Amino acid sequence: MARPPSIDEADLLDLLVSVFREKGFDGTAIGDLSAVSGLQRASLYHRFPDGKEQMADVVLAKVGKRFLWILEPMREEGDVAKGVEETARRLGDFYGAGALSCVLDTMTLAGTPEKIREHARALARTWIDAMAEASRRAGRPADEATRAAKDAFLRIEGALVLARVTGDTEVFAETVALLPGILLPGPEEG
Amino acid sequence: MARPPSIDEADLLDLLVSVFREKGFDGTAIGDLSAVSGLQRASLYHRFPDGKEQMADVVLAKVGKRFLWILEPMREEGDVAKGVEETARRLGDFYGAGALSCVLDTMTLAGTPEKIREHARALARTWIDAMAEASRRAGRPADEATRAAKDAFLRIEGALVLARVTGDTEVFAETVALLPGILLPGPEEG
DNA sequence: GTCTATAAGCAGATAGAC
DNA sequence: GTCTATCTGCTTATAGAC
Repeated sequence: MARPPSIDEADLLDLLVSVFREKGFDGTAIGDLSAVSGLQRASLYHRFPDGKEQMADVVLAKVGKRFLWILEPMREEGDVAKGVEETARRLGDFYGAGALSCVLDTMTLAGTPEKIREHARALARTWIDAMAEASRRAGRPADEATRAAKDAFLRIEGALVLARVTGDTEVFAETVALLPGILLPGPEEG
Repeated sequence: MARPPSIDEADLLDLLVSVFREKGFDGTAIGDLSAVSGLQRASLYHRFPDGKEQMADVVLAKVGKRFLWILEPMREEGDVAKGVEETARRLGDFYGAGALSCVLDTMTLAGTPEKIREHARALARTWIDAMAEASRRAGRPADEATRAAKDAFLRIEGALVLARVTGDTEVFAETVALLPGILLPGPEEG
């Protein structure tokens, strides 16, 4: 008498992401995930037998896939500048124009299981590496490109903290718009 | 038969700060505070009858006092540039050269009581306002000064996230060293 | 002011019916 | 695959001895 799934796997993951990203690993209770998804706690354990840690892990995997799509223009577009612009647009959207938090911030607090923190770390490296690679493709020397990529990451994360703390999301919008300026070489260097 | 306090109030607060800043409100258990301080949980409740929320509140108050001292050179020093440099040094120290987290980040996650979040918000405003005021004193137009102050805040918070996620604390050191460059006008504008 | 002991509730996780 | 019911341990918080 197996019932049909009451919610699609992909939709469920989006909902789990929305909780974990705002509350972090420790702050997220299975009851929160139950409430947001409409599934009873036991149903969540049926889908994720290894419990909360697995739920957090699949959430990070889902975020990783989303990032693959976000970074794709910056990586594949023949015109690097255009690719960076499109990636910046997708980033702004992913972070709800500054209203949402970043799992890389909230899921790396002390108390989070090491496996989850390591997963988050890997995502951050992928993101930063992609930005550095785009910067090099655009003509920046390797060391400058690496610096620029870390600077871009730092500014986006910082703008999200500023938005969460003060409510000011404008700076985030400006920061995302500034991404090409951070990663690409100036007119005289290109 | 009142025993003498087994730990000084100020020392105790420093220890409570060290836990809350890394684990956030939700992630911090009274047991963690008990372990770090050597006091039993009941003893903590004796000192803070209103419980965990009061503990978090006095922690933020303590951080606020520390910030008053950190910001003092930037506010009082006749030579603004020298003042900003000294404040930057103190900031670097407060954040353990990038190894420590910021309560303004970790204590504003969803799930934190609104009163605590509001307290954190007030601290952030004080800090940003002080930087904007120093920037104006140094000769920047008001709107530029405000922008620069938000930019400085954003970069420091972002550098701390970068350090926590990737383990790279170098960028934080560079960011703090860059503070005068962010807040003060260039040589040609001064 | 500190402690031991304990209450009351919530968390993560499991068993088994349908 | 979902549900109700339950177990176990941890969390916040309190009572009362010293």
